[in-house]
Amino acid sequence: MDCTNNTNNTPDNETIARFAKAMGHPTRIEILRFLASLDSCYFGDIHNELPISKATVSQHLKELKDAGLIQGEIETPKVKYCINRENWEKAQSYFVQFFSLKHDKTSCCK
Amino acid sequence: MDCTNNTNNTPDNETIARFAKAMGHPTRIEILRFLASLDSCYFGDIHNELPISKATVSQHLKELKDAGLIQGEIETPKVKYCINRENWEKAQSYFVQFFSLKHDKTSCCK
DNA sequence: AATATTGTTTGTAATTTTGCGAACAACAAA
DNA sequence: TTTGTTGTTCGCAAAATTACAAACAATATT
Repeated sequence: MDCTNNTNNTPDNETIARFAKAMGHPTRIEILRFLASLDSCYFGDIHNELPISKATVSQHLKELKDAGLIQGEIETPKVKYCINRENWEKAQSYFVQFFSLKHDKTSCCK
Repeated sequence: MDCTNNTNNTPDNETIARFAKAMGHPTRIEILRFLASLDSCYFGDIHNELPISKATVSQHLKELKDAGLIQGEIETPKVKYCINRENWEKAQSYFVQFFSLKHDKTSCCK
């Protein structure tokens, strides 16, 4: 699925929720951190970093790819993964904007 | 559960994933936006904004509360909800820091 | 005491997520 | 052609998520 359906900078709830959901698992956060720290990033490199089966790694990568946060490219016989920079920066701006909603008010509860 | 277990500004994967997971549903994003825009925020006000049953609203509020993003206070016979400012700002800084991991590299994939 | 108001909790059902082993696909090398 | 390497997909099971109606709890009001 494509997460680039918002061209302005006021994403709808579904858009930001989709990014957040993809980030809602420790293993996927770990994968994103790892990819953000590397230039080379084959599937095997990612799998080596994690204590889980390759099937599960592949599944997490698929979810991150579907959410648009990463992309994959076949380099036979390997598969090279990396951050999807364009969507990464979109997600970044969406989260920044979202959290800045609460910036100069006092909490209504004690 | 308490999401304030990280006092420094380098949250572990579980901490950021827990915040992200709580934000991983459109209805919960809507609730957070609504709470961030209001001073008064009783359960009924939130329920009125949403086309879902009160049981489901209550459940989403519980998840947001467990994640630490909101807090509730009983004002008999109502319940007042609001953003948990302290954790909101923690989450904000965690996400900002996380996304800034990728800031001056080119994508490794074409 | 009976009623009404405000939300939470319980019970239930359908769907999704998570994880793994095994099978599979694509290709290179022996 | 067989073998090895790299990952994906399939099939399965367990657990978690989502949503709702109904029951419940706590407190006012009549």
